[in-house]
Amino acid sequence: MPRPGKSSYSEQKPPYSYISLTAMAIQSSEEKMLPLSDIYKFIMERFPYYRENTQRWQNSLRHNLSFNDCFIKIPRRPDQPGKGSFWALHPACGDMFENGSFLRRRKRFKLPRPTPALPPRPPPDPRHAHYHSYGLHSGQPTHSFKHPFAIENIIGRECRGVMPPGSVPISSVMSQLGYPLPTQLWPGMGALSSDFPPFSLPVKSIYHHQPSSGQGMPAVPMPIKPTPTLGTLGLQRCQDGGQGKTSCTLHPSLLLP
DNA sequence: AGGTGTTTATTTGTGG
DNA sequence: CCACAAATAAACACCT
Repeated sequence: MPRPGKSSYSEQKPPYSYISLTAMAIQSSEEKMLPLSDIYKFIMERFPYYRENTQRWQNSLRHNLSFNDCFIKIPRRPDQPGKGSFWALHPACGDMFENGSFLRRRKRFKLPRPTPALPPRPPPDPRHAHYHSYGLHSGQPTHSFKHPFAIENIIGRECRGVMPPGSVPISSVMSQLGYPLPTQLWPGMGALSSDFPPFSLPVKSIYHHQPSSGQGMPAVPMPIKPTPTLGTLGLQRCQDGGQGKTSCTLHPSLLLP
């Protein structure tokens, strides 16, 4: 029984910040990661104070998970069904509370700044005057050419093919890459209809172009690895019908509704 | 609708 | 007193 005028032990707020409570929960787990609901559970089991006003402190805790770089989200694998992601501690945050105070950290853990934005590049010229190929890492122009589709021998190599299910014509990829769709006949093609005939693009050509987000198109994530993969460009590999060439199509996840 | 996650804004607390 | 960390509130998006 709590004495009058004095709160009982269980009513007292534990001297731990939400960050330290969360870190304790995560570190107590076998896999060093927990879903949100288990973090709640850990705290409520151990600290009776947090069995009340759950709406309030759980909102604060979620704020902390998102706001603090020391917490990272780990997606569930298909064999780990359940709600939400797993939360873990960023490996680089070390012992956040080495000063012994779980109430206040010495310094906020901040992730290094993301790579600086690449220098702006000129928009593609709708009159097909000059087009540039941009280095993936330098962001600097590497080649220039006259025709918007005259990229690394694309013209003459493109082929008509049967589009695999869920894929889109390379014309979509081209607009994704920041190139305008042709408004006139171009070599090797027949008359253009409003329904642009599907064709494909050699993989190698895609690698040499910096993607951009066009009007109404989702931004293509910039590749961060030295060797970009199709996936990082939002592309997927496909075979051209009958041609046997390896080509790409825009990944279905990037399709507009 | 409810759980999860992100973000912004404001207030409160702590340490130097 | 000041800077900064933490707590709180709240709006909102997304997903199941």
